[in-house]
Amino acid sequence: METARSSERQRTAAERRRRELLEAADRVVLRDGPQASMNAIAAEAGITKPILYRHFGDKGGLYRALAKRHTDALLSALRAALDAPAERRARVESTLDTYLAAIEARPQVYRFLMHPADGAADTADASPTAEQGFDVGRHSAPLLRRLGEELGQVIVERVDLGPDSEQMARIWGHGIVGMMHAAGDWWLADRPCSRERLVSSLADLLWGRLAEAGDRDVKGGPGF
Amino acid sequence: METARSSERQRTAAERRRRELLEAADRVVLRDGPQASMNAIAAEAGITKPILYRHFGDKGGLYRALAKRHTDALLSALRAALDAPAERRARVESTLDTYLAAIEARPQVYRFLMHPADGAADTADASPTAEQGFDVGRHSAPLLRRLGEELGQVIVERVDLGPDSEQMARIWGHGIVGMMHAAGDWWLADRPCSRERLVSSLADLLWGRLAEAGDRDVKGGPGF
DNA sequence: GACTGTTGTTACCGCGAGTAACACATGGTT
DNA sequence: AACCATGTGTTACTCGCGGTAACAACAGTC
Repeated sequence: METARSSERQRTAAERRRRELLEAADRVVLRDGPQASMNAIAAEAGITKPILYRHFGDKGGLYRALAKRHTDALLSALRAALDAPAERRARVESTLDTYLAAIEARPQVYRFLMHPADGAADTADASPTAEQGFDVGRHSAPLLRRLGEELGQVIVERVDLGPDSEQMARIWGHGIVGMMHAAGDWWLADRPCSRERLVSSLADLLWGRLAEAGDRDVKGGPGF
Repeated sequence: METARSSERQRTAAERRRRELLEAADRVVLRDGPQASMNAIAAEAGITKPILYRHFGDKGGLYRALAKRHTDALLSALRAALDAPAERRARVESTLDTYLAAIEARPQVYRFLMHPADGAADTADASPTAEQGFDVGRHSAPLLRRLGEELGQVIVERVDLGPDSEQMARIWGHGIVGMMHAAGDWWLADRPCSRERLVSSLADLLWGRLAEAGDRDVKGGPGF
């Protein structure tokens, strides 16, 4: 074998192929939602199933690869907003807005990333005769986790919490990401308000307005 | 038909049957995770598939019924903590703790409720020839949504926000629930800290400590 | 005893994930 | 030239699962 040249050519060719396949898969997922079948994806790419499986192993592999692309893109956009040289509140609002704008612009992609099929099987994996029947592989967790860890990092780097700040920053990172995600998910379903309003309300929440607000008169009077 | 007596007897019998089936399904889901098959559930209940389908229509129906039971139980526990006659911070902490204790105590149930298979297909439903191939039906969304709405209600009832408080309360409800959920999910994976610490950190976050904390010295000096 | 409805069964369909086995090209080795 | 190694592509299958049709058995009613 002549090794170098040709094998390299082939490798890059394979990578290009892989990208093409991913783009085809992207189109199908965008059209059919997360339950897009391997047959459909293969058809869209103009080839047949086994090729997909040679490239990605199984459906989970394809979906992971697909998710990684979008996740990376989203993450870099968020990082930019988060690392901007501005007041903290402005940074927070701009990050929230970036996220919401992203999911608003491409809800199909969002749904694919966040609400895919699951197939967890934590400890149940160890069951006999059950090593091959399972498929997809979590994506929603990875994305949310990555976001949470990332945000935790930023917090621990830029915000001065007391002792044990590392741990608290991670907690907050995941908590804030979850807040953003859940509120975004709810908001996306039937936009009950403008994006600006949602952003500023969430920022208000993070800014402690829940603690500051007074009690409302409850029927039963002040004795309650 | 003799109507009254016997039909009523049959209805209650059917209901008892239904409960038995749900309990069997519960056991299987607890053992096999969310991807438990209808065959397995039927076997566990000591009967065969068609009976399951007669009772629940399809897999989504069964899972919905199953989810409803757990959801209702969790919700009532949370409501109790949330409606207790205590300071707001204490109520918030106790609610968070209730939730976390619940998911800690029965992680399998939690995983079933929160990370089930999905099969969304929003607008794609309208595709031809695709009215029968789809199955499960979202659960995670319903639970989170219910929690969020519920919390929003409580906030609007008990906290005095400014004008337009209704909308902000709903936003906050969903946001806080999402925070709790994401932090809990992350925490559950590999308990990085005690439950108390998690609870108090999240409460701190809601109490505006993020806004109060000072900037940390960033390399590049104060000019940044 | 014939009629009706419920409870249960077996045996099947359709579909999607994943695989085995075979066919064709290409380019280096002898 | 013939040879074979490797990557690309196909067809045609297995297997498991959701879901259903068709039939069997057994109440209680008229």
